Amino acid sequence: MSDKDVKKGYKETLTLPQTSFAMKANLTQREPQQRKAWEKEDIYNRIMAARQGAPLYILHDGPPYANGDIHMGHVINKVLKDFVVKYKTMTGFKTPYIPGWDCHGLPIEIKVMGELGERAKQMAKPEIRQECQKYASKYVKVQTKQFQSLGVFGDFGNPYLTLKPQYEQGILEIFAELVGNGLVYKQLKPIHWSVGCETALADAELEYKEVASSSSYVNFPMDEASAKKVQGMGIAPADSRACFMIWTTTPWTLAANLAVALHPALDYVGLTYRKDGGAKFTSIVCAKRLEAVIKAAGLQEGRYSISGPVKGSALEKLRYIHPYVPSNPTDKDAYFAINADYVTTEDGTGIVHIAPGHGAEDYMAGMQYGLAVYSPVRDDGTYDESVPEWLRGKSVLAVDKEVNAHLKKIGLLVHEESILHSYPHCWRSKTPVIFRATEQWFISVDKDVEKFGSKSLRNMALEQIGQVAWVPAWGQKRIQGMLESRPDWCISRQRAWGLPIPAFITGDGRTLLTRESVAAAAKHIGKKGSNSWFTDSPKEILGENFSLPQGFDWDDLHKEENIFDVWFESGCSWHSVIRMAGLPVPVELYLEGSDQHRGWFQLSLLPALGATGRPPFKTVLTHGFTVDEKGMKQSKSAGNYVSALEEIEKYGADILRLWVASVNYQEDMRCSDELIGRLQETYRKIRNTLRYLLSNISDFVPAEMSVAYKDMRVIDQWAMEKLQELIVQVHEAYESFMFHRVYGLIYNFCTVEMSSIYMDVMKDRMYCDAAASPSRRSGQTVMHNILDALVRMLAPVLAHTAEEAWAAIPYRSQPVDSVHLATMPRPDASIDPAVNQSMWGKIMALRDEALKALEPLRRNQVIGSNQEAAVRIETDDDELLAIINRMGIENFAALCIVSEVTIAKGPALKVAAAKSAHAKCQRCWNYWPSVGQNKEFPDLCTRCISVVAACS
RNA sequence: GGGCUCGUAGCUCAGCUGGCUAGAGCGCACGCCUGAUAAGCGUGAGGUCGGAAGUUCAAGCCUUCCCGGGCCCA
Repeated sequence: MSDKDVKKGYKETLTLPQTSFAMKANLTQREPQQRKAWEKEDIYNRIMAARQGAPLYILHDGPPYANGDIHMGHVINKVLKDFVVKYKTMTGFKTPYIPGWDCHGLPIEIKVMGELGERAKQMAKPEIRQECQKYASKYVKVQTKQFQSLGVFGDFGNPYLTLKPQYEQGILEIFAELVGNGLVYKQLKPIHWSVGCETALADAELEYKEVASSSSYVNFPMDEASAKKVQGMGIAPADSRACFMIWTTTPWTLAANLAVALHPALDYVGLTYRKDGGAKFTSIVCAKRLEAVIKAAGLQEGRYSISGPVKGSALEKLRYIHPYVPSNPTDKDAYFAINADYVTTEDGTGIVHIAPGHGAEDYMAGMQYGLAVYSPVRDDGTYDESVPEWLRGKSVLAVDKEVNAHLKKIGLLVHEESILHSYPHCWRSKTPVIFRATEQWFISVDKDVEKFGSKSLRNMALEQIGQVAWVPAWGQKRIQGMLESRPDWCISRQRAWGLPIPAFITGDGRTLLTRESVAAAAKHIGKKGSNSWFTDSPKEILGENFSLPQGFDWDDLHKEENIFDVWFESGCSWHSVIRMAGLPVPVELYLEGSDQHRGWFQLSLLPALGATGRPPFKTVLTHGFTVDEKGMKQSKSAGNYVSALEEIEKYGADILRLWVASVNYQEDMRCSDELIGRLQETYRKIRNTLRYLLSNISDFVPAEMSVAYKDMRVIDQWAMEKLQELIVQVHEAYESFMFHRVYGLIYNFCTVEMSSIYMDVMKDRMYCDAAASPSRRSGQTVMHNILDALVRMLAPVLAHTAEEAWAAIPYRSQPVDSVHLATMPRPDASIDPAVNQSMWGKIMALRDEALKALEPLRRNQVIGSNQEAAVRIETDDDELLAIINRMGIENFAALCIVSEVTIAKGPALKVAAAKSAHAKCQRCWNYWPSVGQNKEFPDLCTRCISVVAACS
């Protein structure tokens, strides 16, 4: 027998690892098969059935917009939700997850209109809506596939769609409550208007862009009587023309000017000068803006004089002549000075031009002084017939230059320049938005609701957000600020693709909108869908038996054309999806990106409070956004965009899931192909850990062969203790939604406790001890326990891999064939990791010292493997000495994987290593004194002799 | 410009209510093993805790200001 044959022969006597669990993951191949299997067995409904009667935990899905492929934001959101759902399922809850989509709205309508092109002009609303529905349905299908490709479990066969009649019915049911509680009103009011899309826009539909605007200083000459008065006050010389000087960045709104506003408590002065050497003017401006105005007007030192001051309150009601509108176009008083507290001295002249039809504050001030809400602008952004002829029909967005030129011509333009500032734009058409008064429907946030203790929605919201758990906690501050400052909610849109506001209008302009009428319409639309609003008669919609209120007549009812803001639709999902399914509201959890504090969270909160008096959620969890590897915002144009679909295809879902788990989602998440790619290495480490544990228990039958903790080898006890710690910590991390802790804990456990320590140390025992020996069974008990627990703790994150590993475990702790039906491991109460913690701390520190001492030997090629070394330790630490002796010096040697260790008392800690003086056992490769003592097996140690002898 | 928020080694994260020479894993460098092998093990080098000032016996942790991100708004 040659030496080689001998080696080979002994190898046959070892119990080497065995498993079918492949080292190579091949996720992109394997995962789709796994998902097919899940689909075939209908895993979602199996889980639901298995949890029948269990306590509910409802994570209510926020609907993504049914438009386009999914991106990394979707991935983060859906995967985080799936972590929660899978984890809660595994703690015994029944966790229905009904995915939803936001299907109505402008983005789809614009896209469809673009695709239809000219044809759209000949189409009726229901036909266009049909096309929109096709478009939305297509993307619901596309995104369903894409979400499922992430391994997300949910009722994807029955998602909620905001275009479904039943869902629409729910929206109207809530609307009926709000109407009944007196919160809904219609009013002529300035709102953000998209000229490009010809509709009102919500705040959430605006984008701010940097643009150049005209910055104009304009004199508004006073009428004769008022000029006399200011002369009398001593702020304007008698020989000058007295004016209010206003400043504006939107000269086009001057046509709708009805007043000028001054701050009542600020000082105003008269600035007297000759304009271009011509007529003498006195412009009234705020004293605090004087310097800036002089600079803007280009007045030389000594070429002007100043008189005054007087308080703004003294100038109230003084009248002026509009620069170019010859007579007041409204039926109310106009063209006089008013007082307003919101006038600031940050820019301008301290006198604000007021156009109640074109500004929110202007509107408020105008109401106070009885001004008309005058908005001479049509839907398409052109002036109507009421303005001077030279402006009629012109687009207000293109007219600023002309207005300035006209003002210059008539000598009232003091100065004009271009300034850069950010200005709201329509998110769809990208055109600048104008502020324009139109009739719109609103939900009042300040009106008291009798039914709920006479509190307004705003007050209820501010009060009740304190009862909600915000994760992270600052979410409460954030939404609070938004609630404090938000205006009434404009819920009407002038478009086709959405749910109609079910109001009826009579020929003489009266509105029929009551709790009962909306409820009746809700029933009809719930049956026939919102298209029926366009095709059916009022009688059909409200029903034969609907009794019209006094003064209304079936023949004189016309249907409202406006549709709902899509935010109102999605804001009712807690009712349309949860309550209508008979599930309890408030739900446990809403989980979305932090931008939804303004969006879905707030706009779900308000309808819920208005209808039920309670928030729709108990906990609100938010996540941040993905940024590039430098922390900058991602965009396709910047070239730092990461395609979610490409990443999934390239690495597989579990890598993406692991990436989501690895980052702290409460902050911005750096994301790039490289960063995601690195998770592959992490994944391999975890996978190989599972594989190694699996491979060592292939011959282990837990029920028959398990060793009790108290009878285990000390190192096995250490591993069991570490497992208990892990279980406790992972549990805490999951419970607080800290998935990156879960990741860190498990990964570190795999890397340090398992791979680098336990599994390495255990090779000798697992391979070389007799297969059925108590020592090997002790180790197998540990490995089985750890594997079984680890796989379950990993399942919410590595959904596919954990399932694969679960299937590979020969005897599982729980009789379920899917790990997602199992429950999370609980710590073993009979094992207290704290007892031995300090002991193990000392032992591991000493191990580090021993391993360090080996390095010089290795460097000098005295030894290769640890087993070739013998270590001598001296220590002055009696406790350490006692600990090592108690655990057994041979166990400590095994822990270091060296062949021999001696320890003795000395003056200080000293660790020395040398090549072992003994011969190498050809079977276990240890250098032990017993090698060579047996004549029959001169190349083996006694342990190996006994194993080999028993085998043959 | 305002509100909220973030900034600890190349990367991802720990650092509790302020208290020893700031930690871990990965990556990197240099070795080892070849009976987990497109695996495994060891050792080592990496941080003025975004910057500055302040409070304190003591600050990554508290205060102020500044710089740079992000979300939301104007």
